[in-house]
Amino acid sequence: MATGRTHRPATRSRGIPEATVARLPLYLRALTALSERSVPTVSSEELAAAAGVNSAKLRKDFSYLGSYGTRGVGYDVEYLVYQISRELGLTQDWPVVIVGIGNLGAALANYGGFASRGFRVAALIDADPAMSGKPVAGIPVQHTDDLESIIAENGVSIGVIATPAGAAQQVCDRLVAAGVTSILNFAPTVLSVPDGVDVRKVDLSIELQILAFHEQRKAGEEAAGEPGAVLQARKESGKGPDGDVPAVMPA
Amino acid sequence: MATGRTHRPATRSRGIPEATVARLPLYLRALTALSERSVPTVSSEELAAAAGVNSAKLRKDFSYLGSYGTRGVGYDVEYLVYQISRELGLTQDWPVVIVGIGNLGAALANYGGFASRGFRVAALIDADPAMSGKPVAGIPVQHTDDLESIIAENGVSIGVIATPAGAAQQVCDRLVAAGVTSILNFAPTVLSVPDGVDVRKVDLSIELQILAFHEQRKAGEEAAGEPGAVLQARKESGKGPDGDVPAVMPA
DNA sequence: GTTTGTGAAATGATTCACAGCG
DNA sequence: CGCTGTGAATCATTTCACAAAC
Repeated sequence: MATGRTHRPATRSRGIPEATVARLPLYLRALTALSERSVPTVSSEELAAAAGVNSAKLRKDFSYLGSYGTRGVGYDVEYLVYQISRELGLTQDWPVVIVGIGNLGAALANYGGFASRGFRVAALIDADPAMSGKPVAGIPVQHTDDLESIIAENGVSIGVIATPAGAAQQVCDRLVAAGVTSILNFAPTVLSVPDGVDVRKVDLSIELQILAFHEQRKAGEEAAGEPGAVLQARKESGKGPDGDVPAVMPA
Repeated sequence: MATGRTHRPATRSRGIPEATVARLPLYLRALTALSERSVPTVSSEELAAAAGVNSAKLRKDFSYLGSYGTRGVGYDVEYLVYQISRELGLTQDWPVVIVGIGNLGAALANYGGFASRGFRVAALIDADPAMSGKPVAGIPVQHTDDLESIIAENGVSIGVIATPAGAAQQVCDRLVAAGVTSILNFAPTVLSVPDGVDVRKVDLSIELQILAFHEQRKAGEEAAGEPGAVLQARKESGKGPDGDVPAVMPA
């Protein structure tokens, strides 16, 4: 270990903080909704409320992209939609494969939001021969044997793993070997990947466990806690919900 | 806004950092695997590798829980499993309701990892009368009309929302009014909740968009980038994958 | 008057590096 | 010795607060 020391003065073209990147999709969603209602401009305050963050954070986030607002007025909705889309790379569309067409994989394939912005389900892959050819969400399932050629033929660089935990690492290795460089992992396992491959994970039981932790604390405080008041009022946060941070990782 | 100022000297019993809380489930999973293989002890180095973090971080994380290791030896696997489970509130079991039994809701209901540790699907709720009574994952779906009584009768404090975006806020409001104080939201919307309620969100399209951002950067660097070398080697990180941070928020 | 854009301060998280314990 | 536990240093993110732009 300790390969890359504190070095790396390079590769810093226009470093947008990871935390900011993770919020851009949120802004984009709020802006898209405004756009559909033909709202021409928004203030940082309004948009922040719609996205569930605070306005100072939003302005700072946008400042990394450039100066796209007008003082005294706000931001042009359409223009911002375009700028953020471009920044996120959504002006092109990304072919995606889903591997593991069980309950979850099928649900993902059917998920509308997939196609909505910049993503296209290029193929569904499953190891069960009985599934082969069966259409799910209108797309015929293909067999794992053909994984490499499917990736190659469709120019896929993003893969979604929805297999059981036991198969995930193996599938991941094959995806990476075939040229996939971004993986969204729904299997409850830690994937190891070579440098240059990004992995993000979505894990139901982890989320529930984090909620349970807080839930337990609430129960504890209710009983013990400060003698006097308190009952709600946890942490600050001006109003709406807030925060959120990424989980990427260059591996 | 600006209600809770910088005040709040109280309520700080034993503040475990949020980032640490988010990693405890990861450690727990790795430890459980070791436990099943009857491994008696692990070093921070080994466990860190299994959990995909670095060992300094892991030791620091554990230091917030107490001194559960033995210098020169490592950590007792069983003991740590117990301590972390207790810390996360998994020694009791949490009844959970899932609202919205479409493709995704059904997939969640069928998800094994649910029951595995501390969670129990107490009820499935859907607005479609045609679904009522139909069993999913062996549990009969109940109608939204009965939401309040279902929550009350089962003492549910954790709710999972898997409805379409349009229905999510309304469902959320009813859950909260009925006594739910932790929500896991799969609908692509920002939920607003009163103080004291935690919301975590899982959003497929946000994750994909973040991946697309990085994917685009890779493509860009390949073409432009530094004149000389570079091709892989992004960011540092000693070896394995790393990082990850939470998204809770007391609201 | 309003609202952006941003330095500077404050807070939080990670990493270093090593003393101290078994 | 080996490995934990932890202060101190570094790095990242958020928040403040206000000058500049409209």
